[in-house]
Amino acid sequence: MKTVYERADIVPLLAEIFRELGYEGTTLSRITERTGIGKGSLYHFFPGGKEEMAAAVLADVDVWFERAVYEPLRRDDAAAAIDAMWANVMDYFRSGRRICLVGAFALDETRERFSPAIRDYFVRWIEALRRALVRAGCGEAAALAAAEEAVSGIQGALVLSRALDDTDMFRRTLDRLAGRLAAAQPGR
Amino acid sequence: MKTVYERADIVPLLAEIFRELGYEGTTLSRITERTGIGKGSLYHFFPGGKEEMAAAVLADVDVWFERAVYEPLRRDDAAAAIDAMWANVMDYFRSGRRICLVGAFALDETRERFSPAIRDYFVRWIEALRRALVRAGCGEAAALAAAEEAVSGIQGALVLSRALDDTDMFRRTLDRLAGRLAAAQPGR
DNA sequence: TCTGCATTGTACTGATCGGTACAATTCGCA
DNA sequence: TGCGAATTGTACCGATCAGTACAATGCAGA
Repeated sequence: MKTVYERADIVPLLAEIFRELGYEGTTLSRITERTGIGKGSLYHFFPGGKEEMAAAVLADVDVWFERAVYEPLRRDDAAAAIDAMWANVMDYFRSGRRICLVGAFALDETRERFSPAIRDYFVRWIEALRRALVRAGCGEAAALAAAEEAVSGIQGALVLSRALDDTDMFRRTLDRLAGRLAAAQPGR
Repeated sequence: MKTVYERADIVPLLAEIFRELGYEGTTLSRITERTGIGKGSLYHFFPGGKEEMAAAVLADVDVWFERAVYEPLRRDDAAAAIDAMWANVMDYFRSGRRICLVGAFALDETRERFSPAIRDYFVRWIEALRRALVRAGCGEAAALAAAEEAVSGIQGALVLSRALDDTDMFRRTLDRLAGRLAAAQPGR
């Protein structure tokens, strides 16, 4: 028996494993164990090994956020895009049961391997949100502060809701953050 | 030549290593490499190996927060203790250059090993802060929300300031969080 | 100074790590 | 159907992993 994969099918599987085990905790044998994909396939699609796998996952995450969050924030009606952002974030992180891989990589020495990608992810999120807030009538300084607060607040909610194993606290915190962002937009 | 250590001297060294490398990324050889402490000593003081070392570090962290933060929040004048908390947190996390080990452990599967300690750390922090806010005249529901927001916000600031490699953003965020907490206390 | 115990350096174990090599298999296309 | 390229399973590599064993060393109290 021989199962045939495509690279695009493997990346999301790798993403979940890196999320749960972290970069150092993810080993090739545990990947095989959880997915059934052998070393032959893994090194065929990712000749650079574990580092290339993690890079591919980060790129995939980036594509998703670009399409589902950053782009709409830049393009669509500001208030609507911001509402959609909160809904998407809530779904994407599964009410706090799923963590942010980029945030997790930022915490330990894994950051050194991927620091441009990690930085970019957050810079672009904050910048897209900031500009949406400005378009919604928010002042420049207030918009930056509100955007930073929202993005930072999401990361904190992920850490805390996981530590407390409490998805309600994730929802509560996101609701509060959404309220603050709404309050920063004049006339909402 | 033979250097003699005490257990109490080793724990803080281990703490920094676990912080930087994470639980899985911390290996005995890297501990020896960074501290000069050999396996003989490590297994003499921590017969349970790496897991016992990490547990000892978590216990040490807990003691520090209990003494420097939770206790004063429960005992001292509420407003003064809260001010002291912000100053202590800023110092302890070195303006965002040092991460929260407990928060980092909460993110990946390491949580499963230490979940009671991780949960306790945050539960007690939030509860001590909540009660201080109530003593300061804050309503029950508002006090809980404000306490959660502060503790969660600190974790988010650690993630984001590290991702952006920006200590100023840590300071800015903590200032904003402190301001929100002050606003939650009537007559400040 | 001597003795007994705490502490440490070193050498070792079996398991697992990331990574390589390559033959066998399967697939797309003619 | 048959051929060449893409894909995969398996055996293997040296390095490193956590952990063990134990003799050598240093120290505190007699």
